[in-house]
This record gives sequence, C-alpha cells and structure tokens, in this order.
Amino acid sequence: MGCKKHLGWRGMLKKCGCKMTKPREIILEHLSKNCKHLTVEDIYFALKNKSHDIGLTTVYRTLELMVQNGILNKFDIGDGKSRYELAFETNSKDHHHHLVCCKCGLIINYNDFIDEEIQLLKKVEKELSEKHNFKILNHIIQFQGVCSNCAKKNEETN
Amino acid sequence: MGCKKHLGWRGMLKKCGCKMTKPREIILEHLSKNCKHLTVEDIYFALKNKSHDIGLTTVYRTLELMVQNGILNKFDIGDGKSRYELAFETNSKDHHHHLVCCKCGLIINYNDFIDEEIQLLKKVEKELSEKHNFKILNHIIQFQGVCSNCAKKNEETN
DNA sequence: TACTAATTGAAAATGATTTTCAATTTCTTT
DNA sequence: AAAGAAATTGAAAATCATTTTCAATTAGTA
Ligand SMILES: [Mn+2]
Ligand SMILES: [Mn+2]
Ligand SMILES: [Zn+2]
Ligand SMILES: [Zn+2]
Repeated sequence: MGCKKHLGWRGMLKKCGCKMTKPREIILEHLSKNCKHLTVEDIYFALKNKSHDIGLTTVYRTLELMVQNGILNKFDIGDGKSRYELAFETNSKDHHHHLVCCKCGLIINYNDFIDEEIQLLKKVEKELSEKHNFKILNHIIQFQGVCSNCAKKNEETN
Repeated sequence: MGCKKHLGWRGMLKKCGCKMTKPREIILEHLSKNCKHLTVEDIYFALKNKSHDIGLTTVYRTLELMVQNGILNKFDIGDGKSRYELAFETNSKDHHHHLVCCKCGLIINYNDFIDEEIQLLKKVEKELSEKHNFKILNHIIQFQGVCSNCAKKNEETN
C-alpha cells in the first residue's frame, strides 16, 4: 500500500528542499485512508497515542506544507477551522465539489455533473487567465444550504 | 440616496424582530458605497472617528446579522479573516464570482461567463437538492492562483 | 412621554494558529 | 557505518480574530 504515493510525496519534498519524516508520512497516510474533510484537531487526536506521537504544531506545519505543494486542498466552511483533504487532479474520477450545510457543517462530496462542470471551468479558466494575466491553479465550486437533518430539526422547533 | 435600500433593510430587520440602528445603517451604507471585499477591521477603521464611533463588537455583530439574513455574503480567502460584500441576487447584473490570488490576497470580481455559469449551477442545484434533500441557499465559484503582480515579483526573486 | 425589549461597547475570555528555540532527526558526504 | 550540515520537531509562549459578558443606552410601540 501507498508505495507509489510515498515515492510521489518524497519526490515532491525533495524538489522543494524538504525531507520526508515520520510525522509527515503518518499524516499523509492518515489523510489517504480517511478521504474526509479533516481539521487539524481531528488529525492530531486521531494520531495521538499511536506508534509515534505527533505534536500539534507539527500537524499544522505539515498540512500547510502539503497545501503549498498541491498535495492537499485547504478549505473553510465558515466555522473558523481550516479543513483539509487530498487534492485530486481536476480530471480524476475522485475529483469532486461540495455541498455544505451552514447549520451543522455537514459536507457532502458530489461529482454527478463533474464533466459538465469541468468543461465550463476549463473554458472560463482559459479566458480569465488570459484576460487578467492570472495563473489559475485551483478552483472551488461549493453550494451552501441546509441539510435534511437540520431542516427537520428546524421544523420540530416551530 | 439609498432610500429604497434603507426601506428594504428596515423591513428585513423588522421581520426578524430586530431594530434599525445608527450603527447598522452606517455599516450597510459603507458596504453599499464600497463594493469591495472588506474585513471587519477594514470597516471598523474606515468608520472610526466619523460622526458616530462604532465599537468593534458591533461591527462583528452587524455583519453576522446581515449574513444570516442574506443581505451580505461572507467568504474566506484563506488568510484567517472573514470578508464581506453585498449579496447580489443570482440573476442580477451585479452577481459575480471570484478570482483570488493566493500570494497577496487580491480578489478580482468577474462575470464574463455568468449566464452560462448560472445556467449550469441552476441545473446542478436542482438535481442535488432533490437527490440529497438539501435546501440550497447560495453558491461559491472561485478560482485560486497567482496574480500578474505576484508572478512578476516571483520572477525577479529567481 | 413612558415602557420594554433590543442593542451597544468596553473589557475579559476564548480558541485557532503562529512563533520561538533548544533538542532531535534526516540525508549527504566521507 | 560515522560525521556534519541543514531541516524538523514539539512544548510553551505569543498572537490575533472572534465571542462572551454585562451594565448603560437606544429604538419602536402604546
Ligand atoms: Mn471533499
Ligand atoms: Mn466580489
Ligand atoms: Zn445540517
Ligand atoms: Zn497576488
């Protein structure tokens, strides 16, 4: 498991003069296995008391490094905590966008229309990057609203 | 100036049992005149030493209230500060999406392809809200990258 | 004008993230 | 395999955005 990934990560790190370390390996491995939207705390506590205890500061630093190098995506659902997930290539089958509940923070991945979305994004991206001389690296499409659970809760209250 | 806006705001506030106050009026007026992407601090200092000094806490509270009521949009470009702008109707000519520079935080509004974008969003929204029983209230489309200025700076460094 | 509920704002509290710095680890070179 | 240079780690302290508290003030209503 993870051999190819490990090589990729190590290569990426070498390119920017960084080293592959135990904590970095463990954190990336954890993110690979849990394809979720994790906070720093989520990761810190999940790895606590495992074979190798990782400091909170190191979790922060590792995640930031991986974002800078395009391994991870960082995003914010409005609750003041950053969330991280593996960055999937725009054209991979794992690439997806988000539905976010503004009441409870639930995040739903979807890729039902991903081909159409990507097609339009590509076009917009091309025109805008030329027009504004802007190098586009990434995109976000996100719908915000109220999940079925929160809607139900709200009805009961009234 | 702003009569219609003021009435709309007052009406909105009444509906949720809130009052129209000097600070709220001033903050909304400021946001109307500066169609930008302002932080709490931006607004607090812009209004400091004006006719009516507004407390930082009140700025926070007013902005949050307006977001809850759909008057303002809140978003995050990854620098840890929330930003606010007037919420334009999905179909208004002022509705737009964003290009964000991840180096300097520059935000460019664009609506070059807004009709196509909206059309696709509507379709996706309809299907997803049915599939997941999710009430969609808002959407975000954002491109992240490096602006021409930051690209130039980076070249010079190398 | 008088009343009541909502609002304000200064100060303190909170909570996420960053900084500091001495000890440890990685990777390259012998 | 051992040494050395440079990068990394992590505990503690610092920072900084945002929230809470609470007594004084203000807006809307009767
Ligand atoms: Mn996701
Ligand atoms: Mn904008
Ligand atoms: Zn929810
Ligand atoms: Zn820039």
